[in-house]
Amino acid sequence: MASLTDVARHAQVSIATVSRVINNSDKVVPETRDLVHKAMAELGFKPNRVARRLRQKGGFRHLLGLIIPDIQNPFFAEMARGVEDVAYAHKFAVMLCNSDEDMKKEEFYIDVLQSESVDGIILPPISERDGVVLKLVESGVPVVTVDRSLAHRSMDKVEVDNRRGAFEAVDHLIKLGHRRIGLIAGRLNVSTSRERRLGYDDAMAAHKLPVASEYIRGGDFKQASGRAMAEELLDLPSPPTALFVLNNLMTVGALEAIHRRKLKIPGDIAVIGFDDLPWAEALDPPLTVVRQPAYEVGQAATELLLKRLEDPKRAETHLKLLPKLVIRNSC
Amino acid sequence: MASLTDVARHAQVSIATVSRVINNSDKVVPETRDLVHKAMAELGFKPNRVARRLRQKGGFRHLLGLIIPDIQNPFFAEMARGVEDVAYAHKFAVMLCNSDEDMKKEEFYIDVLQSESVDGIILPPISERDGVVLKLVESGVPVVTVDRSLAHRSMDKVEVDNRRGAFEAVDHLIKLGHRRIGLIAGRLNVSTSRERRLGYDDAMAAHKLPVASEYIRGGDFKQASGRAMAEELLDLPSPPTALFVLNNLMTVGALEAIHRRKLKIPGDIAVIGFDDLPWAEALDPPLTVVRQPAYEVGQAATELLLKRLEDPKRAETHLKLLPKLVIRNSC
DNA sequence: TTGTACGCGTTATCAC
DNA sequence: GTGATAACGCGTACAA
Repeated sequence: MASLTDVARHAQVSIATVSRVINNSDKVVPETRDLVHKAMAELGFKPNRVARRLRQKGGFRHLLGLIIPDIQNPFFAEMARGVEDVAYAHKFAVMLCNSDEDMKKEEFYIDVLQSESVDGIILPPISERDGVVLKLVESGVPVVTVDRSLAHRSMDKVEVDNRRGAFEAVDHLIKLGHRRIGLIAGRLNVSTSRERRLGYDDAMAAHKLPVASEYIRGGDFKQASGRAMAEELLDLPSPPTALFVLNNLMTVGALEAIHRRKLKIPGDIAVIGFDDLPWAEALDPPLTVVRQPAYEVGQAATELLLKRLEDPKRAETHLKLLPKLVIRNSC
Repeated sequence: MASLTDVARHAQVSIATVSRVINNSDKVVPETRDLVHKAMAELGFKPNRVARRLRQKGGFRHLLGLIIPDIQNPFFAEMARGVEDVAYAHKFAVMLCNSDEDMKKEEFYIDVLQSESVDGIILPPISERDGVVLKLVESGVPVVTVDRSLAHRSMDKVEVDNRRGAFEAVDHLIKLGHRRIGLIAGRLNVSTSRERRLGYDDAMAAHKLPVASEYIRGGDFKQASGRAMAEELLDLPSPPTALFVLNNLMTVGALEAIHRRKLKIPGDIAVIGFDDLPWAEALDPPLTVVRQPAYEVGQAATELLLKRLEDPKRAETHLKLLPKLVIRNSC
């Protein structure tokens, strides 16, 4: 791999000049400039990003970090695409890591990203009071939280109006005549889960309906727990007539439980899931969902981060995107 | 951020000693060792991976590159998890990139990974004669191809026995009595697509059935094309009684087309898809698929790459994992 | 066992 | 406009 020195020698100029050409400094006369370009082409020179990051003080390192809990979750996958596309458009690379909802892994990757001197990090904290993330923010690294947010700490963030999304879903179910509405929630120490839960309560209260705790179950955002919780609910002496499931993977699990019992949707049990799915239309019946603009969340977060890098002093931005109730045939 | 020098000063030793402690060289007496550890803890020292990679010639940089066509494709997402888990277990970080089946993007990311001096790269080439990947391999960077492979170039690779998987699926359909079997293929310049197509031909030949080209359509691995191709096939004067779709996303598209026409599965049309889906059980009817061991592919590839780093001279390994026909109720 | 000094490929700060 | 040269943080041959 040819280095700056090689190019300089080959072009009969100093390494400083070559460096200037790379960073298109204007302080270089067109002729030498072309000379250097020619040399670079002939040697197949590629600037070494590692050496560059090591030396560079100001300026961009053109590297972003993204830590998501689960790459296999379509919501996060879509969000990651949003991040990646914006980053790519600005010639930034992104290091994508999987925390697996595990603080140890999250800490490992945060360490890695910091010591890779990324320009900034985008992540959904594992919990509302995620100490690892808090420490990261305090350390001065530009951070944008996405989807979930941190309690008691203000920073750039992009969220979805979870409370409203949940309200609309439950409101819709109630208007359809449902009174016993099962709720399969996620971990309550995560902001999204807590807010969606509030939306459920709001809707029940708006219709002066009591919230029965036996209809509320807490899962862990994964498929297996959705299935288990759905089974618990369906086993109740007076089972719910509708299910509202607070994320996509758990919805899939709930669907499995329902099919296994040969229950008809929506006849025997109505279902609304939080998060849209690329294959929601391919389900029978097509699934009614609260659609989150996942791609846009990723895009917005990246744009926010890029702006923050551009101007570290700029005011904090809190974005709250709107979810949308997409009514199909499962309720 | 504290550096080696800071730690050395704080612990009253030389930077060489600190470096030895970090790399747990045995040539350091326990007392100084503890001294250094204490200093590191007090200063919150984290070794700088960038400087480390720049300096290190032999040895590992503990960074792998992974380029996949589409992170939103569950197959690649699962594979990525396999890669990530093995890497994490060995304390390697992974730079995950999306090529989007686009050679320009692939080239950009290969450049990035190379100039990040990753230890090695795992990727499915965009086509069988992917010049960018070929050049990468020639340059000496350890590469393992996964899923798809490169023509005319031998290297470490992990594949799935696509031909056999396709054979079993079509054989199954034929034994069920189907004669007009529609095939929705992917790009034919991709090894997997070509091999699956061969498996189709094999099965037809084994049963002395003619292959009618009107039943064969070429898509691009994406949902929209699966839907479009399915519609073309269903519009035929004598439409197929069964559909074999050569990847997951296209299968979803085909399902949409079928539902839109209110056709019954498997009564009106039987369906088998290549690639399992996490929600195949949640479909109605549950989808029969050729399941690829995606996670294991990722694992195996990473282990192969790690071994290659360990011993650059070792013989090339070609792994071919077995797919499995998972019969559910769509045929 | 420990310390000194050099170099990895680049950017930045000087001179000229 | 261009060229030396000193960093950046670390690993390591070599000296002590």
